[in-house]
Amino acid sequence: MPRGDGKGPPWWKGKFRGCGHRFTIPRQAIIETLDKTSAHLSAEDIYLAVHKRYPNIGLTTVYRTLEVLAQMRLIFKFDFGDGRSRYELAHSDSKKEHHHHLVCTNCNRIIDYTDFINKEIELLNKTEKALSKKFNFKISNHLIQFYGLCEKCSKLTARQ
Amino acid sequence: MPRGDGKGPPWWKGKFRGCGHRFTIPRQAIIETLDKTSAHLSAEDIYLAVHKRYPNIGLTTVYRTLEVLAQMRLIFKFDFGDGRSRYELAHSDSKKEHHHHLVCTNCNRIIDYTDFINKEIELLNKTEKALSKKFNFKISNHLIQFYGLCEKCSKLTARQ
DNA sequence: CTTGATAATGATAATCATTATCAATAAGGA
DNA sequence: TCCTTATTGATAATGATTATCATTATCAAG
Ligand SMILES: [Mn+2]
Ligand SMILES: [Mn+2]
Ligand SMILES: [Zn+2]
Ligand SMILES: [Zn+2]
Repeated sequence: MPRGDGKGPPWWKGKFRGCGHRFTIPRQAIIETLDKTSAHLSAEDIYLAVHKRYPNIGLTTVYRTLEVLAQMRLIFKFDFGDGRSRYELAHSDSKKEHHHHLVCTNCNRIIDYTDFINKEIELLNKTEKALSKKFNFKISNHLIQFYGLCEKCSKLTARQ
Repeated sequence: MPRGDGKGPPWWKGKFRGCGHRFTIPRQAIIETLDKTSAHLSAEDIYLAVHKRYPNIGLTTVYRTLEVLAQMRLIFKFDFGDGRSRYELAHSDSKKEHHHHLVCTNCNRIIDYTDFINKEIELLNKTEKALSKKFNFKISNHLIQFYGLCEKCSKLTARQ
């Protein structure tokens, strides 16, 4: 499993070519940005990050690339309720594991959690199988989020 | 439990007053619209429905009322990925039960399901409790959605 | 290593859902 | 009934995302 070992093409180049897409500087830069962080970046966040090294890459290209990446299933697109979409590498063979999210409805902090993921996944698989059969629905993905107040915000709220 | 039995104020009037809000025709009309359907209406859908009986109620009022209703937890607000928010009565004491959603990523059909809800809820409760403790996070709500292709769309896709 | 077809880009304008303004109206306690 | 003020609605503004279109760059073929 080839990873960024300093030389040679990055592992995702093959992915691109395999899907009939060209591999370009902007796409490379955008994936690298997502790969370097564990945050949940918006299109503009990515644009600004990429802009530091490549000031001529446009926001439009960021949006278009994100769409391609999502359709290739290399990234996930989330709506956490703050009015803009946020993106996260689906990581394939990187260090990140599949996880779900806690979303603070006050400050919009996002917490990744992997605890209990195994039991969740187990139940999800059963549920997916049964739902697929019952509704003739081909499930390809799921979304689980918990909403509430993060530690900081619940303290603030209590203080009022 | 007072319901729409033809006379007397509807059950939600008290809810409104109890939260310090006035009870108005637009708010009444908007809740009634949501109560009459099992669909997942957008703000504009609601505006158009309400507009038939009350042509002078504006879209702005619909948005504002939906915000109040959501904050009162009388409705849920969803993002199914079609670029507009969709709303659903939280049902309190009506016929609808708590349910989760299947979302067709091709035609945007939404399927409510209640199957396995019990096992899901059971696991969710455990998970919520453990996550609350671990992250000091006050969980007040959860979101579960499965994405994929509905029966019709998977047939169409296969045919291509 | 060129070349050429065309996928990809980027500057710009357009879209469209949602919000902000603000004067006019109406709910409901006194 | 009266008065305070929450609510409304017409309108403009906002802001994220998408469409256009001329220009550029990728990469398969020669
Ligand atoms: Mn995450
Ligand atoms: Mn539903
Ligand atoms: Zn918070
Ligand atoms: Zn479908």
